Amino acid sequence: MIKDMFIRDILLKAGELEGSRVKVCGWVHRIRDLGGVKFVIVRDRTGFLQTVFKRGEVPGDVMGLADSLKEECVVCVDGVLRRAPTREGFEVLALELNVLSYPVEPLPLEVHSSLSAGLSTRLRYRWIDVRNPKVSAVFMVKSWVARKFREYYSGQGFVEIFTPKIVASGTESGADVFPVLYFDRTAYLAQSPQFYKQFAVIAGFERVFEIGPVFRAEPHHTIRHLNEYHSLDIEIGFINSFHDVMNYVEGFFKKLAEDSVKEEGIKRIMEDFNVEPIRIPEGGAPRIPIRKVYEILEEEYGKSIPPGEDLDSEGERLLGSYVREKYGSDLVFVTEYPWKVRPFYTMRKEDEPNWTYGFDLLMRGLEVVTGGQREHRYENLKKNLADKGLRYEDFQYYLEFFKYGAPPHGGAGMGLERITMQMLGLQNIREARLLPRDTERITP
RNA sequence: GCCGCGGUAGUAUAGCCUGGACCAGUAUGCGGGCCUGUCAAGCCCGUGACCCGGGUUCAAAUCCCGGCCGCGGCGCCA
Repeated sequence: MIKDMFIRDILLKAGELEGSRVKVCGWVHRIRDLGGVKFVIVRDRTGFLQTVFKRGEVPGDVMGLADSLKEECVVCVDGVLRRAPTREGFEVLALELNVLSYPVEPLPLEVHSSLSAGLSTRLRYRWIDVRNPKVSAVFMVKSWVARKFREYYSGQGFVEIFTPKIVASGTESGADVFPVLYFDRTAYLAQSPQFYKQFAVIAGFERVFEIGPVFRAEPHHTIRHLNEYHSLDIEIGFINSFHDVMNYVEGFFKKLAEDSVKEEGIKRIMEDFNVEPIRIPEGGAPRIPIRKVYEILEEEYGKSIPPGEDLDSEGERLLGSYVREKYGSDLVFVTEYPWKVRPFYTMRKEDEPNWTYGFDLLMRGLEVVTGGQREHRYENLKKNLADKGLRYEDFQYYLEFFKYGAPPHGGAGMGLERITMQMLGLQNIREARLLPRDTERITP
């Protein structure tokens, strides 16, 4: 390896490394050239470290090479670590300089101020944009959320599964899908792992989770939709009711809330983004049947939503601020969704078939999770399908899963980018995606 | 898909409403110069732009039409 230490590791060990030789490898962030002395701030994923080139203290040819540096050169600076009145408290007095790469033309974005560029320009030059620590921090948090998800559910006896993203059936929940040419047939990109996680429960794994991409062919123009995003999916067998599913979802969010104030790195990023820790009340997030939500919106805000309809985004925002004030909660489960707006595999209430055991979880006024209890009884599934006007033949392979022993089960899908966005208060979901795919954008 | 707003140097913006003094201002970047402790380093010089096409007018960055692109609202959803 050319590089042996991240900048943060050098700084963490600075006490013992002081006075000895260290090697700083990374990108040239800033150059402050005072003539006889030149300050070159080197940046890597973990931080900044100032290197100093001083005429008289560094060999002449090294000084000459230092004169050729530009921002975003890739360098390794070898020198002596010493205390200095910099932000880090230390600097490296350079003795050797290795320039690994020069920009071949002026940069289209300045890393230190890339956030002031338009999002479209930033995404066009995303690999430069993300060098800005405030931008990469989003992906550190996203990576952390995914890791917590994996850790939490693994710890609860869930098995991680990996299901196909090229699928045969066109649609399952009404979302539009992308067709792909599959040899001489048309296949589709999966809009969710729904059928296959149920498959895995029925196949005897009982509790499963998956982190994988999903694809939605909706031509939306909003700050909260992507045509490709990552879904955190769980599916659980042997549940008593959809409250068991909500308990498992809530457990994960509690873990996020607790660990995000315990773990220094994430805590610092959230402070840097000027966002509050996630608030969940002692007794858990409120669970409010949607029919009650209609009443709340009507009484508190004079907003009427016809019973049996889904909440619109304004309704979600209003409910978000309502539960924040009333319950001190950033999360709220909206339960018992109307059958009309839920997919055919959702279990309906026994006594009220127009309502279901389906729920959504809103985080700070935005839907981040959808879940529910699934219909596991073969005959009921066939009936549900018919009630939705769907054709048995189109779902035959799926229905067969339920013929030979299927436990009561339920699950949920969580939007990784939406959770990241709501945790950090991002203005646009594209910021939570390294390379967003939207209606217009398929490069880089 | 429907609707609204926008497009000025590499980047970010001023100017547009009320056409002329704008061969387009500012910051940053870039090129050159000075400077041995900067930390948004500073100072001096230079460089570089009105999305495309058509129209109105003596005169268009500015007004009108079309196209392309960008941003957002709604719907749908995570």
